[in-house]
Amino acid sequence: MPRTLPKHATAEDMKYVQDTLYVISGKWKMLIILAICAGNNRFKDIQRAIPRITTRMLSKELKELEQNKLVTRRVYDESPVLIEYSTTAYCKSFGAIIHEMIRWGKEHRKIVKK
Amino acid sequence: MPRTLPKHATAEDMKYVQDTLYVISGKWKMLIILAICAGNNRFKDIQRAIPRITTRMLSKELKELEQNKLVTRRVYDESPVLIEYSTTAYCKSFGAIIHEMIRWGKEHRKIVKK
DNA sequence: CCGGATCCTATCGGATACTG
DNA sequence: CAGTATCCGATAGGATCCGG
Repeated sequence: MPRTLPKHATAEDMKYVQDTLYVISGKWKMLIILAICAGNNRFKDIQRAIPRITTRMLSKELKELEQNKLVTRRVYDESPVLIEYSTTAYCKSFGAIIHEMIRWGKEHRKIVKK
Repeated sequence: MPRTLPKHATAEDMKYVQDTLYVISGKWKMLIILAICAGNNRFKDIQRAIPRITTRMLSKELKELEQNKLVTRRVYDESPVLIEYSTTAYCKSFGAIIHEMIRWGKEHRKIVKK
């Protein structure tokens, strides 16, 4: 399973890596995606699911995720107005990366402790 | 290939994701790993391989990568002194993530352009 | 409930100069 | 060659308060 590192990464490849990094980096984006996936679709629910995130950050990050087409925001015109966030089909393409990050983070704990 | 997102990520999982993110984030770390993999083992070589990185940044990031056991620094006591950086076996466990990031970054270009 | 607006601080990272 | 040291601007992100 541990594939080897790419030995001949091109300059293009490096750009792609940076792009990806840019989209997922920051303290919260990945956690927000995970929280929505877990069934938290309302603003308050997401916030409750992620310890210590502030409304400012959640609001900001949700907007960026929307711009990157990873999250959809739907407004249902009831009263009081109901807003629902969901991950896009495209967002599922993150699956492999997230699973890898969980696996790797777990491993890393053991390694660095030594 | 596009695995689905994890539906039941635990709080533990979230911690692991944050840890991984912490290790790889920043503008340069991944590029430095790729550069070393491509056969650039000396400080100057790595710097040449990565456009616009400053000595300050390269120095700082290499130290962190060493602390995280992703890179090894060897000193050969010739004169002038020769220093060689290499990726650890452990670093290869990044393979899957990096490949995924390249793939995903490439895809993302197309999506966002639309 | 769903955020926006302000203010503040810490860290990130660039530029430049200098050292063994 | 392989870095260190300093200075500085930009940005990330926290705290708090406010409004529809």
